[in-house]
Amino acid sequence: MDRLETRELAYFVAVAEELHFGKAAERLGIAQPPLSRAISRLERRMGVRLLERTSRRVALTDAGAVFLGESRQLLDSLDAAVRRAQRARQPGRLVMAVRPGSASGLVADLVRSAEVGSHDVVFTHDRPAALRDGRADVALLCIGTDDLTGLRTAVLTEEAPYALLPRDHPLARRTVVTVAELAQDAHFDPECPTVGLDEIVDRVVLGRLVTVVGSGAVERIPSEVAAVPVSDLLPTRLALAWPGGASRPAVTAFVRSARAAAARRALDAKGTGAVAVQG
Amino acid sequence: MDRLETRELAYFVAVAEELHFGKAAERLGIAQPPLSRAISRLERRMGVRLLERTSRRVALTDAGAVFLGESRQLLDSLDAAVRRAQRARQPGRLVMAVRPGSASGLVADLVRSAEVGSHDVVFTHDRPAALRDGRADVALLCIGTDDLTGLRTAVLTEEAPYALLPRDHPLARRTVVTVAELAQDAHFDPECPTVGLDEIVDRVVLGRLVTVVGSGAVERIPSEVAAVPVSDLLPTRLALAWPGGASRPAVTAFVRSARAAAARRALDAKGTGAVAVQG
DNA sequence: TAAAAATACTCCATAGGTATTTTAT
DNA sequence: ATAAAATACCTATGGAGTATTTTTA
Repeated sequence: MDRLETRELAYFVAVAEELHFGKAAERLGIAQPPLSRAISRLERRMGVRLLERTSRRVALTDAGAVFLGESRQLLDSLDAAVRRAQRARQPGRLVMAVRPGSASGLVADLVRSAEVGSHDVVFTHDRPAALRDGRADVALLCIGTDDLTGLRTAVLTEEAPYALLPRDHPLARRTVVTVAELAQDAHFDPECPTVGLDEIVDRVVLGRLVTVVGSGAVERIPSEVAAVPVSDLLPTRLALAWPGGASRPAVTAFVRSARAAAARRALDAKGTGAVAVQG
Repeated sequence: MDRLETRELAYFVAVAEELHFGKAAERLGIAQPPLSRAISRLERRMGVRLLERTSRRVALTDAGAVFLGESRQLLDSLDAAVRRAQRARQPGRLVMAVRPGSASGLVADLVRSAEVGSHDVVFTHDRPAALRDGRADVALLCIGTDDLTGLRTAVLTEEAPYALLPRDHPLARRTVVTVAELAQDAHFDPECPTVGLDEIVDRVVLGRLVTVVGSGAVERIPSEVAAVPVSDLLPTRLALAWPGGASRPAVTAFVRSARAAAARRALDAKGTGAVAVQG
């Protein structure tokens, strides 16, 4: 079996999405017969039926559904690969993606810890996507909240989990709460939405959201919102993330200096803190 | 810029590895001139110089080094995608990769927790690779030791870190040790080697290795080896991992049942244990 | 000057187009 | 009866081969 070409993947994705050879061909800017042939050749070479088709209906098989997801990801990765190579012309310069409103102590420390001014910072809510599509080289994100697909991570620090509640919520005056108690509230969302902290605060104030954030965010919330420690959740781990695969030396170096900066912070803050040796 | 074809990636990888157009062409089974042309067309379309070449020397540019890593990964992912689609003909049946010698309580629980007998188990040391190359659908591995590139994970449980030392080691009779103390030993390796537990034990007994493992392994080591708690390391997190990208329903279901099984274990063992809501 | 990459040209394999047939509703 | 996929056949783009030139250590 010789190697599949990306063109074949794109053709398959188009058909799988349209579930109609004619429409798919139109979208691809080719005629229908060559598309039919391309798909059947693809199936023959893979040895798997991807689409169940009659003259009236086109449907994905189980194998086809799997291959659709894989193909989409591969095509995206291909674009990202090109963008990263293009950006690598300035080998030492990195782009770091951070969440707007998170430029508190840790981020500032990180940027300063590397050579000052040599790196760029891009602010975005979807930091994992920025890494995947090649817009950024490193990002600061939360293990457990963010989608780590295809990323490597190095844990920098841990944050205790705090529930955010409206001031007048029955649990707002507790010294500690459990997930089970929070789950009583219809607006409880254990996965903190990936929007800005300001928006999260707004939604909590309006009584439309109860969620959990790391201790780092607590000092940035207004008095209308109560932050109560959650007893039965693992601490959130804040990690530096970068795309999987072969890393540029500059990335490796940045990760190293970030770990050092985080360790220094931990010592400054608590005297002694547990530090990950390898993440 | 029209889309790059996998053939072009394969060509580039060959040249980047051989650093010699003639040798690369031979390896690819084509003549040298078409290879030269393919590479320059690739560079033209990407708008980046990947190889610095004179008639005497071929070298990777920074962009080329980045693109080499990306290309290798893409080609591997392509093979994996095909294998997964081929295996998806039996949609409900999953393959789980586990480390030999780890079929203790947790793994047994997991397999039993799903429908009995409906899943396969493959034993391998390099579990992440088994996921990436499509041999397995899910795997049980350690966050911090294993390479999580391209994988999604769900933390099932935590294990306290224990140093493995020869019985006659100066630190062997301590009740607790620190990383700094362990690092005094020339054979200390903070990243536990990815070989079988039996081999690790052998190397420790022979005085050629000092390393750290999770508490789960402690009950499986012989009396020649001392296991001492490490005070300043974060607990190892044992996680279920599966390939990133679109997951099959069977994978999602298995992850859910695995979490439930792990939570049950935690309750059985300690009465109450902290449980991750989302990983 | 010698080894190796780039050019010039030629050829053919195969992607793609047009016309038609088959099939299921 | 009709919409849509498959098949048959033809065309032409561009990938690959051979011969040659250019380049640099």
